[in-house]
Amino acid sequence: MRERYYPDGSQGLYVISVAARLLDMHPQTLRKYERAGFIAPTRTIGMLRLYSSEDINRLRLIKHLVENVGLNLAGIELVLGMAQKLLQLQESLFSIEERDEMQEEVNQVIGEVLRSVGIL
Amino acid sequence: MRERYYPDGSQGLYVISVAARLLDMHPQTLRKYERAGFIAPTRTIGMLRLYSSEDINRLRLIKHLVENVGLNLAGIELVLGMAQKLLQLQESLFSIEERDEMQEEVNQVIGEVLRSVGIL
DNA sequence: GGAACGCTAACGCGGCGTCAAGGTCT
DNA sequence: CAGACCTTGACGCCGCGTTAGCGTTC
Repeated sequence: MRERYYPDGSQGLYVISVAARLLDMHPQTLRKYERAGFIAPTRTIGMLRLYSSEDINRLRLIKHLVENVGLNLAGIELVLGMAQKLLQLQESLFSIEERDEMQEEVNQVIGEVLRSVGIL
Repeated sequence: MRERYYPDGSQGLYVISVAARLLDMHPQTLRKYERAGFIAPTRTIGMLRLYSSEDINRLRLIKHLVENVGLNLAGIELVLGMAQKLLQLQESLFSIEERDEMQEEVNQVIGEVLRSVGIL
């Protein structure tokens, strides 16, 4: 079977059937995850979903969290949120000069994360 | 109805029926959570579970995560693990003098946490 | 010996992935 | 106009809280 070529020829943008095949997931599942707010693929003027490589990677992570870690959707949402905060923290550390300032920043973010799950 | 007094009269130790009433949870649920490894109440020589105040607090957190956050048991396990690491990190920061050392420590732990969920 | 504990197995509700139906875009 | 997309609703499996039954401890 020959490869399909899509009109615009753009790289790294997939319609839902292609994305689903790449990820070995059901198209309906991808739509559900969008409704849940986990991804937001761009749309064509005709409302066709276009998944970027970043969308694909994010979906691959979600799939892993569901299949291997065993999280439900609430867990996915929580993990994605915590991960974002921790990654931001990690980045911001490089631009901090003072030791005390750094400790303050770390405590701030960790406090946020722990409060977000009801600890502290 | 009068209060029951238990033989040893010790404070802050509750048998499962009392613990369940305090938490407004089903005794069987507490037993399930123990099997899941979330808590480990001490036992009497007759194998009766004795819940400490710490056990109660931990169970109260778990109840919150289930009822309000909507996590399943896999999510509980993950959150408890991440929280422990972050709390340890927060403590250890107070005993660190050097800025670079601190950054190293923070990155180390954050890296662990993120890898534990498949990110990084 | 009655009440509360222990354990294992079975029931039932709800979350979530999949299927179905009908309409629109390419 | 055939095929792939859209959306909404229904079905079915399974995780998990609860109930049930029976033996043991207090």
